[in-house]
Amino acid sequence: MSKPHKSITAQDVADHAGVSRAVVSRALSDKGSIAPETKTKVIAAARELGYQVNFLAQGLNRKRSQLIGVVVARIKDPFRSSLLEGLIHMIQRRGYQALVTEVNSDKELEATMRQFTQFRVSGVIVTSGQPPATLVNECVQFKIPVVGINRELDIPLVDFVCSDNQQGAVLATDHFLKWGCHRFAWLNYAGSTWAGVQRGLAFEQALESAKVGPHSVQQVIAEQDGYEGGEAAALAFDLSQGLPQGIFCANAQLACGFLDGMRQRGFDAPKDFHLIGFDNTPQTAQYSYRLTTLNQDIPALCSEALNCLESRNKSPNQAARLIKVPVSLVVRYTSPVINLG
Amino acid sequence: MSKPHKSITAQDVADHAGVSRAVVSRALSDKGSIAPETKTKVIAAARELGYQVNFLAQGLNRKRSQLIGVVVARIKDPFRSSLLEGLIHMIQRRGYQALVTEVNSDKELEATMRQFTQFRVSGVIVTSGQPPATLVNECVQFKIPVVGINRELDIPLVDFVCSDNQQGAVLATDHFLKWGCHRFAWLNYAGSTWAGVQRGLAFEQALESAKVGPHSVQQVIAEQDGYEGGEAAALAFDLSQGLPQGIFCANAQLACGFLDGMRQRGFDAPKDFHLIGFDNTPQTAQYSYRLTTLNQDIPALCSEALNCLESRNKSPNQAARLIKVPVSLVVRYTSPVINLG
DNA sequence: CAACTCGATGAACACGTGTTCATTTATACA
DNA sequence: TGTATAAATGAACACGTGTTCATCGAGTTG
Repeated sequence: MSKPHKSITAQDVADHAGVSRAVVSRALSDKGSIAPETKTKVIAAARELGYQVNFLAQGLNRKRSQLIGVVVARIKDPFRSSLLEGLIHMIQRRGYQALVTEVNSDKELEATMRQFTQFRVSGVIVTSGQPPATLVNECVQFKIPVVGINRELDIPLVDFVCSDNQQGAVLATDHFLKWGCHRFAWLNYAGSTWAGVQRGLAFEQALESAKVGPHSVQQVIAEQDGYEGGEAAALAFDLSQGLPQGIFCANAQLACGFLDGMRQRGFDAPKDFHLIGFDNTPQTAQYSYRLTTLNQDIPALCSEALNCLESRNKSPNQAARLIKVPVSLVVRYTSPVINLG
Repeated sequence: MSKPHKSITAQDVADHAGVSRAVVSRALSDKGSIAPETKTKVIAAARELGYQVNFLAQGLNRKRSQLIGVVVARIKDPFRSSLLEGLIHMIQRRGYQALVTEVNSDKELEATMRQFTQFRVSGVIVTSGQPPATLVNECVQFKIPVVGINRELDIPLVDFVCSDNQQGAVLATDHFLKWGCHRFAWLNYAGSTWAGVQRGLAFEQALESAKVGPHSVQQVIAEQDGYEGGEAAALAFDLSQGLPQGIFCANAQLACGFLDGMRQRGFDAPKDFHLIGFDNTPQTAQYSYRLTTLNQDIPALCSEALNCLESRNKSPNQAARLIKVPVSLVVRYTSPVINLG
């Protein structure tokens, strides 16, 4: 029991079934020709001995492991954890395993992606940071597909899957206008993600298309991301011009924080302003917020990302794809009803 | 450029440095004896060629990869995502890589742990579900250390790291009594985690030690976990006896939901009752909740878990350890101040 | 100067699998 | 019956690394 437990190999199965090791490999992989009865015999032997293939040896031989590298940052952020959950779920569902690394700087990202190549991963999914060109080239040379989520960059042979920020901005703008808003604000944080910046530009553009002049749009840049950033932005908000009626937030955390910050100053939505945030996180649905949000279709994002990886695995040199996933407006109260009693 | 890119091996470095491949291995691994000047020469050659070791081959040879398997469930839950973030951070910090799998049933857990052994992981961290005995034995035979977080079971050779639920219950009870509470409620959900059940028992015991009779404690079991479960429990709460003054929740999500549910019925904390929940998630700190919570020391939990793995790697047959990590009471308003203006 | 010790080095093996290639066996057809 | 064809099988190689063992040379001691 305390002996090193010689692990059983394909050779053991071969001996037990009275065939050669090559036959075992064929019986279990459905590759090559094999007699049906020997196949069942080998499978029975494998099951009896509890044989399981050594993934390291398999990967070494195939020059490819069944791992998929996932790059994330700030996992505890609600949207990112939902996305990560969806990715891991989809990765397992398709027969891979998720090698997850958290990075907080581009330097870490570089070291991380190097380790991915050392594990001969079948693909890399980047949800945070900008993949450095040198490492991407390394992956490309190893024929390792790379896909980015919620960002679009012009990198040869790298695909991107992205929620449709333009569509989201139009949906939000139309909703604001339906409510009769004519003054607006855009809330983001300094050093925002690529997606955040894009949403801001799309919002400007959507307002412009609706003949709303740029002087009617107030830009608010919080000092930091997340709930705390939004709250601080609300507390520091310049009210000398009054409150804009339509406020659009780059993400849900900022929106929740902004709302709570405004409540501390005696304002609330929708009584005093209207609020729409990106990312339909669970918290936005809760009674204390009931925020109108733009829902990102996480299952679709994950599914498309893996489609890209598998597609590029088959034909590595196809042109880079950019897949936009539609978003949908989830209309809620955009404000809680508090202290009913 | 589109050619398969022959990856560079230790043999290439050896040729380039004019030595044998064995010397390369010694130069890079600091194992065995080697002349200092040849070592620097080899390292220079390796750097020049951009050599990086193939982890699959290395793992195959060593019978051990530098992967650590992590079993989680429902990642998007705030506390679990925080824990996962801490684990991944610590795993990377100690030179390993995180192989993350999500499981929702014990059957999935079994398949998952089997895959871990196939990858020859250096350790397994289980944060969800009960490790099945057969698989644990398999890991033990492969000399793969297994550690569980936030559960304690009597499994030979398996270590556990757990927040001190007893201490937490005592802290909460003392706080309740200081406020003058004399009727209490315990909120959990049906099919709770091991930790949740344990917290309930500890709460009972702490009240008993404080001479509070069991008839003064109301057991509330929500039909499901999370915010929705807590909210539904509050909406269905039997008020014929009035509200208990001290309500203790198995986790933060339940507590937030319960609070919002009570608000919908016109009650609020701390005006009408006092509320303490386990898990100091970010949301509990927000203005709309400001919940008094028991903080789990996530960095300590993660650090201790990896200590267990490394320790058992050195001496695999040492007695199973049970490490309790202290919790701390974070006193907040246990109720928001709303609509100040 | 001879014998001995010790540090450095390279050849060879082991890890466990997938796949190619040659060989053997069974089948079909003239 | 003899031959051509196809299917089934096993031997051998490749994947890239760590480690053991024998060898070799230099330095030390008597």
